[in-house]
Amino acid sequence: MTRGNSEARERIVAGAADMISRRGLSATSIREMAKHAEAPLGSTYHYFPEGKQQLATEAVRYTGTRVAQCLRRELEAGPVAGLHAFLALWRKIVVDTDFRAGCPVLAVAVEEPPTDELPAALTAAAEVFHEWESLLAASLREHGAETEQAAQLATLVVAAVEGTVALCRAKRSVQPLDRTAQQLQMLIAGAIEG
Amino acid sequence: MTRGNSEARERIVAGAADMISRRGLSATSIREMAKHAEAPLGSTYHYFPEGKQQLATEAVRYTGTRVAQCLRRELEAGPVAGLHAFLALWRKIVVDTDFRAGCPVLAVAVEEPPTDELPAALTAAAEVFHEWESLLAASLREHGAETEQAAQLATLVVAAVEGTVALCRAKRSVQPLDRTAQQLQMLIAGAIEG
DNA sequence: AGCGGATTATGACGGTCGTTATAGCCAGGC
DNA sequence: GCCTGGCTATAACGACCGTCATAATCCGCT
Repeated sequence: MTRGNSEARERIVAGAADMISRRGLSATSIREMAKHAEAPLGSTYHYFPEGKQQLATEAVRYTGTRVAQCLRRELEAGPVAGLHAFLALWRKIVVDTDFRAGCPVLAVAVEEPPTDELPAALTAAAEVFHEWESLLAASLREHGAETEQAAQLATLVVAAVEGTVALCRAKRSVQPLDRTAQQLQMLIAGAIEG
Repeated sequence: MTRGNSEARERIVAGAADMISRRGLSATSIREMAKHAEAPLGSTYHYFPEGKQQLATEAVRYTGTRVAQCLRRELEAGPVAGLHAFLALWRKIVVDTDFRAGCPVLAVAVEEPPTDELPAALTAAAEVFHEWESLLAASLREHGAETEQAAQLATLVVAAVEGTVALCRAKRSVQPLDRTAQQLQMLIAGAIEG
């Protein structure tokens, strides 16, 4: 893996994640990413010699890691607290951007792969989703949920929140997130007692 | 609203919905849509004089209506049957296309609107999501669910299924849909008795 | 001071984009 | 016959795309 160590590099990745979460992958050009990070175009190909594909992959992983860190931290107080943090995280993004931004991982996941082979960014998206689910499932098991039940609930939470963010963007309202939050909260609470 | 009545017109709309569900809106060009529908490029601007925006809007509404019809039909046998049909519908699309296609409504919903005004296609997406939720919620109420509970569950179902389809595409597996299906099924079944 | 590798500046390559204009086709009604 | 109006063919417009090559610049080290 080609890795420079400038701090401009991380600025580019973070900016790319932000732009992808707003416009989608193919609607975001490398020139715009560079400009958004106040970096010259040549720098992007210096830090990311494999081009747009590499940049997208790292943007997905960047977001994945940051969300996972937040999740890991908050899950120490239990699954309900973790769920609340997960919901609050996306709620803040949606509200702060006036319903313009969503999740870059989802954005990458919904673009068709070329016929021959699957792009690295898509694989990275799958790994990020898996990581988030694993964190939730582990916490659920630790609090008394059965293994299969924990896995199903974790998948439901990640999928529901991702989908709800998209609903909020379309409707330009946070009502879907509030409704989903209520239902998921009751579900999780019920799963760690019975 | 400008409306011709050729049958080639509908072919273009259906093809556009399919392509958008695979690649996303901005990655799908009008030239490709025309070619995919075996129609000349000039025809698209003849039938859809407002250009890509109009074509996207009609593609969203086309999918929305077709799914709503299926949902309405199956919901006559109750919310559980409706949920099953909804899940089966998306499962078939994902599997039949080898995880290449998803939901065009979601695809449109996750693209940033321009700063000044919001595009018609995004508004159409919001209306489609609302219609699907309304159908589910009405059926739940008819089978004994409280009004607020029905609305929350309907939102959760639509959001969870949309999100799960994206998860399936990333992971190239239907396991997420199977897990989500199990959880939603139990939830719905429980909500129409107690 | 001077060297060397990391970073940037600049410009170009072929290609595709959305959109428009214009001229041609070809059915059906007078 | 001919004309009208829906449809198509063809070409072009300026703009942007991902990517690459090359030369200039910077900066820490000896």
